[in-house]
Amino acid sequence: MNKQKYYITTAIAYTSGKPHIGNSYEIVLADSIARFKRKEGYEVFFQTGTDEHGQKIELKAAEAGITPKEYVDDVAGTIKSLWDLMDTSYDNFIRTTEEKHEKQVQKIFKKLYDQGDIYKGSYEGLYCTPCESFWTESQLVDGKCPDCGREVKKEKEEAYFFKMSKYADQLIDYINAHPEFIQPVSRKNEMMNNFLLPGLQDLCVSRTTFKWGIPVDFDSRHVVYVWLDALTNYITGIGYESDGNSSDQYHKLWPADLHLIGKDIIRFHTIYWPIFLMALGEPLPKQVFGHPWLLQGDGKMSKSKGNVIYADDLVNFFGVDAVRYFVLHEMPFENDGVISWELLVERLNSDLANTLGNLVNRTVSMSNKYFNGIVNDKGVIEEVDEELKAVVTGALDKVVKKMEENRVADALTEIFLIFKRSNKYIDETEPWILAKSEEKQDRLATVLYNLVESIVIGASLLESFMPKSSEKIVAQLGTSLREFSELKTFGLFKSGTKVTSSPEILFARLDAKEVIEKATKMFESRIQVSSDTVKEDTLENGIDIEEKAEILYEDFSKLQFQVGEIIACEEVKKSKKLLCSKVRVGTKVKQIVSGIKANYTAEEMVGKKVMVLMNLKPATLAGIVSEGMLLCAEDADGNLALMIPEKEMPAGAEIC
RNA sequence: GGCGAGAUAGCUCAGUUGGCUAGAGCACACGGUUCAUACCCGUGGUGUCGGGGGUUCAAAUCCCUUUCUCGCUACCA
Repeated sequence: MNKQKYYITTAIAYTSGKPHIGNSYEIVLADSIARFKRKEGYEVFFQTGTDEHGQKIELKAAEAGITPKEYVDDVAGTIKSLWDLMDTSYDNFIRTTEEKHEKQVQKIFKKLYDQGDIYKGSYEGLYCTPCESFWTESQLVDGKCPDCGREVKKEKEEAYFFKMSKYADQLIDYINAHPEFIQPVSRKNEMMNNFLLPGLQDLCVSRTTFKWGIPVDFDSRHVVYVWLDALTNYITGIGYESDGNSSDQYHKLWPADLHLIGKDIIRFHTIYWPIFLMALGEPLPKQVFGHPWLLQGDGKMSKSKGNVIYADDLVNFFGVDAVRYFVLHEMPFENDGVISWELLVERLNSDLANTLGNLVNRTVSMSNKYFNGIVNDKGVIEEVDEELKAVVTGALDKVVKKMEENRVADALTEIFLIFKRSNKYIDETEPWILAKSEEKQDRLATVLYNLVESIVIGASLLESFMPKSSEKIVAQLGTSLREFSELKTFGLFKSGTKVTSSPEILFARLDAKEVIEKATKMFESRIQVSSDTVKEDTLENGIDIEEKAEILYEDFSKLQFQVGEIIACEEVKKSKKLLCSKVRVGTKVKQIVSGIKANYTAEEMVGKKVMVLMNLKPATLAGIVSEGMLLCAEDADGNLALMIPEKEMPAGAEIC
């Protein structure tokens, strides 16, 4: 019988640094789904990997004094070992620096170029230097940049573009015809309303500003820019050949059944990726699931604070399966989940130690105590047994149903109902009382048999989520994990089997206070380490921006900067980000609109002396005329800080 | 500003096409039990189902309105 295939992928991880726990969640989720599908009888292919090109990597490698290749080899190794530590069962770990991938990306690029889907930007030649953007004729407003309203120049920096608009209607039809394509569904509307319906802009697919990428083979000054390189891993990793000679594996696996990604890159996977595939004449993936994030409850993770949690830290504290359980259980379906040391300890103690671990332990202990560890079904059935059996044998269908919707957290809850019901069953049957009377020995044996059988079925269901622990549980019971086909029949445990005589604690209870103290110490030691390694620290905290072309002094001297005093400021009603200020410069007063509402209130603006660009052509923002620009510094998170003179200066003083 | 999602027990959330006294888990309290990892089992909520209005025999569930939160997006000169 031919097994049905199931091709699942995660996003490939960017090799700019070690991923924190929020980024390690995805691989565990994907692994659970992959393992579950295997147990359901699918022939699963599970691919993950690393995205290794780009300017950021080029810069980091230069800082570290090594080649980009050396840099990504190191980080890719770290990522792979983290994935292995998390016990994930991927079938292929693709790296975008692999020769096979690079070659194929070049061929794909050429093919799309040859068929006219990719064109050279300078061909249109409309570049807005301040906006660093290329535009097509149709995008221009009155022949000028639609963003800033300034003149666009011909023949600036050249770049290759992909004609997205050509396939937009086709994609809209596909998305409407396949409601399951974008998950969760709420994301579908965002994509439609924000991008597809207003009209797609062409996508820049090459760069000349850095070298660390896949060269465009027919135009060596260009490297392929991120998405065409990264997204295609899903097909190059399984043997796609753009010339039509794709491997058997490719023909078998493609289209993918599930792309599991973070919600931040949904746009690229549900718009650009399908359009690339349409252009290549390949079928589209069946489903793209954008999962929410796992966030740290007490403030943002930050390397300078030293409180970044990595998967291996958690594994050291709690063990692999406890961490897997936590991230899978705590992750709701649509909203972001929260991770904290308290919550971790709570889940571990309550679910894993109390409910599951203790159940196995007490069952094994009683078997040893009353029957020297031999488990026998003596067939003395009572009415109370029925409900237990119903819960246990009915679990598979319920779990399968949850998994069909990718509701992993709910699936786990269903499985744990088996263990909870088993604990209740012990109370109902009171084995310690049965043990006291000679004539109840067979009933006692049956009760313990029922418990063991329930645990084996529960552990078998749990295998996809907590593989190691499931193995440990059934090992203690002297048996092995079962196939799904054997989970609806109660009583397959072989009578006469002996359970372990020395049960090991599966999950030890932890004290939240102690854990937090230990974690705090760990973080403190990291801060010291990071101040020692100044280089690393600078790398993390410094910001590099794309370098602009060199200018002449005469270019600079065209700009008129002066100190301005803000004499009045109010919010722009129609906008979320804009403040409108009246700025006195010398004897003149200018009205300037700025996007700084997130960082400054209108009240606190008044009285500040700031740096003003005076001779910028006035523009209308949200219906209000702005006659200049307030200068700010901006960090990586988009926080702004006004530029203020370091000594007291009169309004109107020139900045030069 | 545009589009969308949400507001239910102290906390995290379920509530299918409107239908019996609105549920689960955690936490807390009390009771039971002792096989077990001080564990397990049971019991315990007068919750304005964000506010207001409407449709209906009946609304957490449908409609209108209002407040707040969040997501995507635009404006960030």
